[in-house]
Amino acid sequence: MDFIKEKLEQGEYRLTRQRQVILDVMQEAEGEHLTAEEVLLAARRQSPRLGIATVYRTLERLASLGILYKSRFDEGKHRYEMADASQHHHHHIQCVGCGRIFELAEGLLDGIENEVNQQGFAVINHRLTIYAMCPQCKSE
Amino acid sequence: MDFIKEKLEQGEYRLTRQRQVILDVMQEAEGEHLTAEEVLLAARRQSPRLGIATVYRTLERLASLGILYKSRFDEGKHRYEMADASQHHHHHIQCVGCGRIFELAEGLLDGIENEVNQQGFAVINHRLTIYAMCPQCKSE
DNA sequence: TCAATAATGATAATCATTATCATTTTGGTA
DNA sequence: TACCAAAATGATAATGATTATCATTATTGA
Ligand SMILES: [Mn+2]
Ligand SMILES: [Mn+2]
Ligand SMILES: [Zn+2]
Ligand SMILES: [Zn+2]
Repeated sequence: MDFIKEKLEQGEYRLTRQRQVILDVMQEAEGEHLTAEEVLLAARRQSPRLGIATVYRTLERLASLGILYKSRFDEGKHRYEMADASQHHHHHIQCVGCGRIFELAEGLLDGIENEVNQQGFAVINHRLTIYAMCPQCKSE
Repeated sequence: MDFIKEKLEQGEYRLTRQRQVILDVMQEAEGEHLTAEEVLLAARRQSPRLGIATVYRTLERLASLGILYKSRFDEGKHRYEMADASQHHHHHIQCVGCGRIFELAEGLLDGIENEVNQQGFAVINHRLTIYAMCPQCKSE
């Protein structure tokens, strides 16, 4: 939590009330992947005058600082979650039955990454989403 | 080429002039990944009155028949290419330098897929994009 | 305290895609 | 061959997420 404040202060980035509220929302949404609209809804309980533009600006900024992790599934919008300090990037399984999103451990793609580097590329990042039926949906 | 006509005819799907032109464009764009707008531009050389709505409808239809393969990179729009009959799905490397898109062999993810199935899921599909510097951009 | 700068929020603009609907084309049928 | 119903087309409006604009407000440091 405090590494966040550090990052914020390093980056000449003021921790305003609005930003604090948005951060709180994100931290309380453990395990969820929220859209900007969903963040707005939740944040307005603390800060009713909050505008959607500020939410977009803040989420974008926090993501570029590595504090949030931004993903997009097969919808027209982005989703955000707290970035665990340890994992550079991680991947998801989206259930095609119930739509729920599950986490996938990091490092699964190291082999592939190596192979691609061998071919002369320099891998910088990658994004993987697996579409599956989750155990529960499977058994129905 | 002819498996396309089969599929089209099976699916009570008329091969109109517009659709033929769009297919031609896609087949001539070997190795490219085109947006709807780009398809429209090219197709209008053969069929100047072609409308964008028809392009969207046709691309969508052909993709759902498995004739085209639809992807989205870190842009706000989709890109289409002919689906090679053999490969169910394939993956891409996008160069963060020049933006070019390279193909990645299929089957790389079979290991991961098995692992996820082991955990009780039933994997249906997956999407992977690797971001890297391509050999040329790397050497500059 | 004051001026410079940053942040906010309302709202307009953007842009890809989808929906609507009147018109045209097609394929079968009498 | 003439006609009808269904399918397809194209112009255009609508949608929805995101970004840009800009006047107002808040914060900072001298
Ligand atoms: Mn996640
Ligand atoms: Mn491809
Ligand atoms: Zn499920
Ligand atoms: Zn390159």
